[in-house]
Amino acid sequence: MKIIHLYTDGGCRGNGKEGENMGAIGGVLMYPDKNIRKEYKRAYENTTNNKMELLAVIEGLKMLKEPCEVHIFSDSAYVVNAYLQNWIGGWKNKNWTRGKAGELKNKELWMELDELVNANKVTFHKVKGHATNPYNNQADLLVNQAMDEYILSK
Amino acid sequence: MKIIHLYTDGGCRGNGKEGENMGAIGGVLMYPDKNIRKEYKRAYENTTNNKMELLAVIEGLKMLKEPCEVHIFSDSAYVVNAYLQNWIGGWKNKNWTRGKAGELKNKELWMELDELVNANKVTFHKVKGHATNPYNNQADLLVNQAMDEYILSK
RNA sequence: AGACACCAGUUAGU
DNA sequence: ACTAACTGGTGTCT
Repeated sequence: MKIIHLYTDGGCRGNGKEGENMGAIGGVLMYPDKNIRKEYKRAYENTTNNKMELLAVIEGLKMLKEPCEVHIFSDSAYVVNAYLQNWIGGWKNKNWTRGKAGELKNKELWMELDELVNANKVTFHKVKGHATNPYNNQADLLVNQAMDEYILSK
Repeated sequence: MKIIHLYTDGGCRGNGKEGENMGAIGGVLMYPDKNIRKEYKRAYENTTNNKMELLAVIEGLKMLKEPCEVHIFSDSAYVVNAYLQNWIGGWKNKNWTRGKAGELKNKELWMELDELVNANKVTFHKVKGHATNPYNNQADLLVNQAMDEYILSK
């Protein structure tokens, strides 16, 4: 099983401003054994910070062509704690709901992520926001590049 | 009979934390016919959220100098349903008790409120928690002001 | 079991 | 200062 390191980030300018915002995802895929490194980025309209953090992981995992052992590095507690604190298990037990607490936001994205996680051997790692880690830093750069390019293309 | 609109709110930081909490009430009294508006706020120690919601109404009604037709707007089901669903009638029939269900909490406050309600012509209105209504919003602000000021005065 | 509040905390995004 | 999202709890009633 190939070992993969995946560094992701998401951002959203104007988060919470309905209809007047834009976001982007960025990621760095590393094959630490070999000397290969792939990057990706994409911009979105009418989104949120958390959607972007989620999608950044989803799109990274979708790039894999076979089941891998993946180590994911994200600064989003929203994404990471879903697995480290097993929020996802609770939601599944309640049929993708938060039960009494109400609906689960971004349900479709969570379901898509969970399929990808189950198709691989995934370990999540929480990193600090403006990390010292150069790859998370690179993911952050990709996010801002994508947003800047998106603005220019309009 | 004068017509009054009364918007109330109550809050309690650390609700449920015995001995380590503080609360406050806030209210806006409107005389919709004239152009008069009175506000009040007060902080308390060692209280609960529901005591504050109750006291907010009590203190508002106590400001009236003559019997009035009062419309009360509160987000507290605890307070509003006591009248809209006539819980209060049941408690009075059981001598200010919940009968088999046990004691009635905040009994003294309920008795005080009921006297004030009977001394006026009161209609209760339930509003949503983080309402769009500017007067309920103002009541909420007064609550937080009172708590902030109380902290500073210590 | 339901309802409405009141909080406490965490991490991001602006 | 705001919003996005999640976890945990008490205060009270029916």
